[in-house]
Amino acid sequence: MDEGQALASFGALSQETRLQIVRMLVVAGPDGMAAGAIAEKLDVSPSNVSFHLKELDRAGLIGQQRESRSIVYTANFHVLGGLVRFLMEDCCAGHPEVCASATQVAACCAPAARNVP
Amino acid sequence: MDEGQALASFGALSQETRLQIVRMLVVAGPDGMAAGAIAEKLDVSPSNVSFHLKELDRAGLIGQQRESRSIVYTANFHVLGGLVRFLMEDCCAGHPEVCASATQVAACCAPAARNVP
DNA sequence: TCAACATTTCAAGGATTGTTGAAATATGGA
DNA sequence: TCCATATTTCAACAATCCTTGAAATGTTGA
Repeated sequence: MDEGQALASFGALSQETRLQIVRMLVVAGPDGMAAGAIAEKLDVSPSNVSFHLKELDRAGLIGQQRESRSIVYTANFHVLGGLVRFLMEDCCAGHPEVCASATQVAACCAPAARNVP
Repeated sequence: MDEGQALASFGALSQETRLQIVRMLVVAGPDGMAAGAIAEKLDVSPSNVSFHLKELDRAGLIGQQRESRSIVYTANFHVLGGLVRFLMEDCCAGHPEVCASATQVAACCAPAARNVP
């Protein structure tokens, strides 16, 4: 991820509704959620949620796919991971102590990274 | 870091000049940089850089300290690390593969996290 | 104290972003 | 085909953010 993409990602995540959408889609996983379901759960108008979904899509943070009448959105884990990486590389430059806590988080959800069976 | 703080951090980092300031300060380390030096290196007017520094300060991403005539700014590694952690916890929810790449980055700059002497 | 330096504050203006509701588009079933 | 559902698009307006340059603040040394 280059600086321009990071900038776009930060901009996309800097709005409350959009951050909530991303968090919901991350929890939803690969199945994703339909635009209407997102709007209902967040109590936001369909047109407003559509506006924010387009914004997140432009930043590459989510993807979309028509499924019958609905349009189902999913989090783009690859880009999300790239953003973590960008932030870590930037804040790690000579500052290992920052990464240490990140490593702890990683260890707790990525068993493959540790020797825990 | 709570959602509100993350929102503020993302907003602060979503502006080119501010992102560049943070990256410079991270590289500068604990010594930090004076406002004037930042302005000169980024070729931005003093008043403009001051505006952005205030914004970054409000988000807690940087700290400041008067040093004689200059005001020296430093990156807040604690908050930066908290942001990485926030992003990781969000995007790790059930998705270990994202954290795996982050772990690699961490390993390369945090020797303590691995068994490399 | 005065002058020079380093930085911030302020007001004004322009640019971008977010919200709203109405109308348009696309899909599936009766 | 017609209707209901799901979503997007559009225009208008409001709100926020960024930039600029001039003036104010704080600091140091002569």
